[in-house]
Amino acid sequence: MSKCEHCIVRQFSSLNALNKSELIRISECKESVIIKKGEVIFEEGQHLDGIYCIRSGICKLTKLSDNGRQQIIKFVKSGDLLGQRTVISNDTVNLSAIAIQDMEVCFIPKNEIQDAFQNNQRFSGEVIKVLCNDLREADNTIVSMAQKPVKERLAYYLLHLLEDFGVDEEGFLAVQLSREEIAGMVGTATESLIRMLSDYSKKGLIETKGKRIKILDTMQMERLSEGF
Amino acid sequence: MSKCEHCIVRQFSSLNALNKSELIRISECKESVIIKKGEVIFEEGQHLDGIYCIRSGICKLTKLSDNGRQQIIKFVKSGDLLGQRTVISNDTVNLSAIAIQDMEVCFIPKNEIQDAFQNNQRFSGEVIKVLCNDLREADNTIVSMAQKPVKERLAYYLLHLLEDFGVDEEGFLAVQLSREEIAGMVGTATESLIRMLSDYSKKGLIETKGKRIKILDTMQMERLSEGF
DNA sequence: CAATTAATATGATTTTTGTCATGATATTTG
DNA sequence: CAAATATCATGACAAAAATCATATTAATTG
Repeated sequence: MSKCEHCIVRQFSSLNALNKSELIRISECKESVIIKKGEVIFEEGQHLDGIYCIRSGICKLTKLSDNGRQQIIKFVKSGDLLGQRTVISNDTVNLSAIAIQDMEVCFIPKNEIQDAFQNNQRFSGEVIKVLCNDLREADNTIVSMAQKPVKERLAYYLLHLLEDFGVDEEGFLAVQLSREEIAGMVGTATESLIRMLSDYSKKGLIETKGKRIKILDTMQMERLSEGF
Repeated sequence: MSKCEHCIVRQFSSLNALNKSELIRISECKESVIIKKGEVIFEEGQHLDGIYCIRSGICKLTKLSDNGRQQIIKFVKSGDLLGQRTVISNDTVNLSAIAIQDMEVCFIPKNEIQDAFQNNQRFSGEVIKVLCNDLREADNTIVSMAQKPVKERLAYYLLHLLEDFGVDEEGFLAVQLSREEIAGMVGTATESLIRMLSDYSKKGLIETKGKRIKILDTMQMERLSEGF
């Protein structure tokens, strides 16, 4: 089993703030897990007895709304920790985590994380920074959802995907989502979403190839996302 | 000047986790301020060199959207701290804070809070708990905004006001907002909001008297807020 | 207290978005 | 590989919500 001390991914997460002995401890009790695309890591309402450190792959954090649609709140990718809020506030999980690509994750037991959080100021500081960031982002998302029309939100979130995940060799977004998932991210009906993608295509703003999407005119998309 | 050690409001905030000597320190450098209804405490983008402890009154946390409307993200009331995220993550302010009632607040300089946050685990724990709570709430709000129709959101947020602020002697919500503010909370146009309030009135769910709103049928409102 | 301004209310209309129906492509699976 | 299933796409329509216009009422101020 690979060791946390030598894990490259660790460098990008809050775990980088841990010292050698803490890392070794965690390394010894952590559990590497492979998660296939589409598999559920945890579900809202559940108890969590640890957090996940993402080595590779991407998952979506979703929440089911009353109308039965799955809203995507956030994506979590390699270098991120998953389940921090739940473990720190000793609460049940508020969001479901579902892999949208095959993933390699390490499960770290709750008490290890809580110990480190209590005893290592640098670590807790890093975790708090991430939480604060999430909170700021969430507040911004609320405004988008409440005030922007769907068309603007679509542009906004496509640009976000571009920024977060980049593009592949051919220039398509490096993350592939179904139309339904994009709709769940933007907060609209799947049919409406499809129509808008077609519309963007016709206007030459994007190009689609199956599930893959290429943003052709970033400038114009930015203007669109701000309501012009 | 009143002392933090004897402040009743403190008991309800994270500051309760401070020990006597810390409280005395803060008491000596804090600054009591009176803020009139409508006055701005701080604005998005600004730097904050401290946090506010709310002794009395209520303020709204808002963010301006591209279309020029003010979205209300959250209310802050007596016993709450204001500006925690900003000071802890050493960031600029993301939301504006505007009094919706006359307020008494105490300003506590940044370095005092940061010191306490560094040195007192109980205090930092409390603050983190609040942040985690805010984050969970924000995620729930995102789903509401993205997925619920305006009518449901209105019911949902009226019930929230009821829960957070209670009612006056006559049974009206103890917090008075303009129609425009309610619209900004629900995330809709003022005219639409007014129409829906009229509609609820006609159906006997609420009663309005100027700005004051009384919820007559809580059960029905709850059902409404869940889409029935 | 009258005059001005701001807030509330309602109607008419347009735009946006959702829903239902149906067909075309993909993808999966026996 | 063919049948079954899921996903994507588009049209037609309905519902929701925004916008514009215009009263009406309430609040502010000279």
